[in-house]
Amino acid sequence: MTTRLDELLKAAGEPTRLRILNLLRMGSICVCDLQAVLEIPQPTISRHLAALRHAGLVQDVRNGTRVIYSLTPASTPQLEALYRLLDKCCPCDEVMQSDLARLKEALRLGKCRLERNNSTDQAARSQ
Amino acid sequence: MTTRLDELLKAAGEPTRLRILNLLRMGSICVCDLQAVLEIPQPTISRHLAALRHAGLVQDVRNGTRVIYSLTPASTPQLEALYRLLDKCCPCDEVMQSDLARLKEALRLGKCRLERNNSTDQAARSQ
DNA sequence: TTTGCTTATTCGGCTAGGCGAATGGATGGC
DNA sequence: GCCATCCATTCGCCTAGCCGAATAAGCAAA
Repeated sequence: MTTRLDELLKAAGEPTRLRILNLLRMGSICVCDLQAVLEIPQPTISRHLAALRHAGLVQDVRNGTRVIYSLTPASTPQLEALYRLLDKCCPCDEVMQSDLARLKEALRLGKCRLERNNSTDQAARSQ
Repeated sequence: MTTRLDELLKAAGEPTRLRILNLLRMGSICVCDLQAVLEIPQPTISRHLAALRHAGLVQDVRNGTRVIYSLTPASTPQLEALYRLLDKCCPCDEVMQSDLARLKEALRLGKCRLERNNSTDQAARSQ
């Protein structure tokens, strides 16, 4: 875990990891659901999640056989600023928007489960 | 030049490039002055400036034998958000603060020259 | 044109980081 | 115990990226 700005930006400065962060802005999601939405091999997802965790951007909780990931609460100015950047920039990205669309469709079909996280999501931040 | 978020963050996610961006928040600075303040070899500075320029983060103007670099105006949501992140995070970084101290000392001694840039500096953004 | 100052690029070597495939490990149901 | 599911890690390979040293290129003054 680090709070250094360059490490944070480097961790976030990768396409797949940005897509993961974008999805986690909606709430807590387990690895297999991330895999289903992103349509990317599971080891790749796990590797990127490990990188994000190492940078202090995400945290995980075990729930039975699943591991649920979520954005870490914005406990530092760096994290808070980065989340605000994501709030502003993610809606501009077509790939991320289609990821969100697939996530919502999967939720609608009951194919995956999402737990809202009041401490890190965008809605809590903008009010 | 790109406006993709991951490219922006990757370009900014490097210690030396962050130090350069931090200095350029004060205004336009030429390469040799950056070199003097950062105490880093000139080819290294030029390489990182090229990376920042390729990412659309800085622009350059030739003035005689010198090339003056500055932050590009915040013309996109991505750039604007990144500049706000720097506004918030740079003051928390000890290395960047000591860079600023060395810059101010060099300015005081007349060892380098800085041209304020109203369109990209922090003062213009926070008012 | 020659000289000096400033900046950019190239080259070689090294490290970091990405991926696919396979494996290992943990958990829960039967 | 046995099996199925979910997740993490390792291995090998390849590419990208950083650096130091050297060189090239642009510009101005003499």
